[in-house]
Amino acid sequence: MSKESKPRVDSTLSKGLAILEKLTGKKSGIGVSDLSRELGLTKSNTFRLLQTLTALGYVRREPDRSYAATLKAWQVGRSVVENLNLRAAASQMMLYLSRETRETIYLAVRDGLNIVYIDKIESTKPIRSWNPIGGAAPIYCVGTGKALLAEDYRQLRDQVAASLKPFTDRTITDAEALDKDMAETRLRGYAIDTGEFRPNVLSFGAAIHLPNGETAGALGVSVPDINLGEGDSERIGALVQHAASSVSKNLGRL
Amino acid sequence: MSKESKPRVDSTLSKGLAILEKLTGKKSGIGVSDLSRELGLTKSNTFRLLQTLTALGYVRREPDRSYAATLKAWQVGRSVVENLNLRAAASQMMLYLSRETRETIYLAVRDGLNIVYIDKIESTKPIRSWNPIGGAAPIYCVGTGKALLAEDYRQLRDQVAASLKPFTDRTITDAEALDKDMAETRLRGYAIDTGEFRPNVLSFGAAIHLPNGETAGALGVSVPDINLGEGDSERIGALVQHAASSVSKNLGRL
DNA sequence: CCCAAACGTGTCAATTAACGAAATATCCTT
DNA sequence: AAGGATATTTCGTTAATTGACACGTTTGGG
Repeated sequence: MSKESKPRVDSTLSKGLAILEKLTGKKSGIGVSDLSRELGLTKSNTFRLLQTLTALGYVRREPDRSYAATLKAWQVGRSVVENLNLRAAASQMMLYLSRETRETIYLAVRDGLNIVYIDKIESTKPIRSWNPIGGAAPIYCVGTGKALLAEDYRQLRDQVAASLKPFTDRTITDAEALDKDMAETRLRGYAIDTGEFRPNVLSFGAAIHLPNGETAGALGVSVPDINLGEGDSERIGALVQHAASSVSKNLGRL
Repeated sequence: MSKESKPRVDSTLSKGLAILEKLTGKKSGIGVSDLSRELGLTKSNTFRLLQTLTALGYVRREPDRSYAATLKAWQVGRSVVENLNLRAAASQMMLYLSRETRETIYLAVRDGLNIVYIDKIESTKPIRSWNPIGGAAPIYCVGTGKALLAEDYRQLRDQVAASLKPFTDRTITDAEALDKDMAETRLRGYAIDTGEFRPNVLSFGAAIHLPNGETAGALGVSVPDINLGEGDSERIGALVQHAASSVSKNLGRL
């Protein structure tokens, strides 16, 4: 491995964060000596850095005068995800999907038993599906929604099952049918909506994950059945699945 | 305010964390110049700290060559909550409750539709309630559980309503009755179990919150009805409520 | 009960590592 | 292509960080 112009690293900051990481990974407090040993630092140094971290609110002394991480790191970290611009992380793959399919691409997140579109790229084809950004759809009858639903099906099943209403003659209104569809979705890796929300508008969806497995949102492609040729369904499904997984990986590298 | 022997603060670490906080609070990336201006630091200084944070994985360059926080801060922060020793945070107040009531004190967290006891202090009275640490109970019929249920009732109602089974002749088995009880619990600030899980064993519970409002767990007091005198119910309820809120504040100061 | 070992905390001079100014390179706009 | 702004590098200076050591306190064993 060749180091390409070694990035200068401030040792103080580096050590301080190392301490913080060590502490956040501990279940209980730890003493200065142990900590310095674990990190290969001098006691003085460790002590000083702990003082700083304490003053900044990241660390506190336990009653037994050991040191432990506070919730501040958690609060700071939380805002990353809150501000996480899924749109930014997904935009590249949405463009890719758009170029590959020429159909309408959606980025959606879950909001209770609905999904909300937070971004989209219009189809370039004359006949196209349409839903506004900010618009909502029931989670159980569109591609993105079904992908998200499959992720938390245990949690959501009963609530959703109680809310099944028909939008088209293909809408799933039977809990058992939904169970089956969700099981299939899981196996398949992406969700299919066979015109269950808007007549003759099919859609495909796949979930995007945070590195810890939490579901962040879903990508979807909406396409009028008239645009669908032989084998297009599988092709688009695979594309969506790949795109979503790529965005997930992208989030992981963030 | 008199500074009592000012705690020495490593400026490098301090500045580095300040940058990280600024970055995590931003929705999109930011340039070196803007950042240095916002923090009142030199461009050089800001740049070098960003280099360090990047090398450590906390920051990355966006395609538009601005700097943005990665998910690492989030991951580090998450482990704080994961390792958060609720027991440690609550132990003081559990002792307090024990001294005040002389009954059995429980610390519980939610696990699906059950609660699990993660700590307890035995009653000192001859007649006492008993549940093992690690033991579980349905969320809808014990004090701690009902307190936790009331917190997320929107989310959980349907699932719980579908799972109502009687344990005693006082167990709530009717969804409407549960709705009413939850509404009352919310108003009251603490939950009451009138012997709904074990005959003649009453319990009281109140939820513990993280600073952002998330529910972390619940404190509870279990007491045989025979030990309960006039007005004891209200007294214990108020005690539990106060103790739980005190633990929450404690978590906030962590 | 006492002693010894281990720990947290303070001191301080040496020196390293961080610093700021200014120079340079790169990008973006028009 | 030029101008303005931004990112990055360089470098001598210096102040901030460092580690050895010392001090007081806690802890656990005999």
